[in-house]
Amino acid sequence: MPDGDVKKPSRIQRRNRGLILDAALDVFSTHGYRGATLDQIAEAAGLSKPNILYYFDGKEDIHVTLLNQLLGTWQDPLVTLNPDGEALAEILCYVRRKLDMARDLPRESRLFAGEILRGAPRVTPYLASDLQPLFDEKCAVIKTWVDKGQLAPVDPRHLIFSIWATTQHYADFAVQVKVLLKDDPDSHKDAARHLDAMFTRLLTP
Amino acid sequence: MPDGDVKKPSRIQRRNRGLILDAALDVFSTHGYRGATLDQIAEAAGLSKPNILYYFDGKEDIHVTLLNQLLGTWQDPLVTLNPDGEALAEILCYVRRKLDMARDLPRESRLFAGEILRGAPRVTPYLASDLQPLFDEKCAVIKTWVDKGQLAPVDPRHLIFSIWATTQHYADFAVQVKVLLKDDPDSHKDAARHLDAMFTRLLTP
DNA sequence: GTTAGAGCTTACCAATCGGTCAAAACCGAT
DNA sequence: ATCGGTTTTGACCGATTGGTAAGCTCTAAC
Repeated sequence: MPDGDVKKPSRIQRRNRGLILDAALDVFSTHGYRGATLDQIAEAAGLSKPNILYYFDGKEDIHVTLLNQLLGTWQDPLVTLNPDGEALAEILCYVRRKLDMARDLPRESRLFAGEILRGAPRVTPYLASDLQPLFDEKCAVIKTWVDKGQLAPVDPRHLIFSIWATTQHYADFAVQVKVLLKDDPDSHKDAARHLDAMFTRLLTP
Repeated sequence: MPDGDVKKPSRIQRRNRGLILDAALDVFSTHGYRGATLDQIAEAAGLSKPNILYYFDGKEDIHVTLLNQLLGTWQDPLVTLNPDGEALAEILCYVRRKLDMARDLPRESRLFAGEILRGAPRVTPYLASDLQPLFDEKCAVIKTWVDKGQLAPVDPRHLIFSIWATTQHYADFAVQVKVLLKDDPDSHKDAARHLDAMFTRLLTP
């Protein structure tokens, strides 16, 4: 058959698939894949379970759809790290973007974290084929900055890990942060200042 | 009744309870509470499912036993942070201890992370009643160090978060780290050097 | 070696899991 | 109004879940 049997989705299709994915993001990000149930997703989406299965081929289909959506946006900030920009400013901008993502997309962060936490059964291929080259490329960029004296000597690999860890911490450990900071409404701004200062001090030659 | 109806556990009791808890740590840390099954734990422990339930009151009992064991050892490095020691050395020693724990007790780290990740349903009381006071106390200690000029100005709360995040990252995201570093056998030493340099630069007045 | 109790297993249970199916309800174009 | 296709539902299925009942086996103290 000629590959053109893809109908454009109807209005209802778009709405309900969106509802399901949003509900599934809630459920998967807080219970993990095995801990989540179709009934929970159905209830969160305001639809019946068989109706969920009308729009998706099954639990796994929903999960991989969610992950595929996520992985693109997740590596985007690293992609846009500009080799031709000013070294320190580029790094600090990257930190800031990651921190804002932790605030604005905490569910996505937790979904990814939970997936890695349990051994990344479904994202290991992505890690090896997509993230790995991107990681190596940006490590090389940072290394040239260091070699040119624009940044203080630093291991690019562990620098990136530190950026990921410190920023995503505010999404993945949000409950703990919230308790220990007693719901301080300025916590995001304080965190931004702290990380800015930390990486500035680390990287200023 | 006089409170002394606690028999000392037999040799077999100690051995099998230990086997079960070790197996359960494996299973819970990689699948989360809801994702783990008693059959998995039983198989990993080399015992039958009903036999598991002979030693524990149920799935939840195993889980809380594991968490109670964990929480003590988890806050221990922070407890031993010595207010009378030399400021920077104390912090760096704390970082080093946390990093070594990430290497030596990755399952415990992932168990805790997974619990926080899903909203900490079973550890929120601990966070509020035990960790919170300890956190405030050590924040105060760091603040006095800053005030006395022994450390560069820093937000103690976010400093501690950064230490937790960067060290635990190597346990919780071990799969990703392993892929991106191509199984580099020196990764632990490199991480130690990097974190040492980072926090030294951040905190040296 | 006997025996009382600790340890263990087989068989089973109700509840919940992901998923199916046929029929009903709905919708938009005519 | 009607008709064809889309959407939705209630009833149901086999597999798996956490947990139980009852009896068998082994161990340790005498």
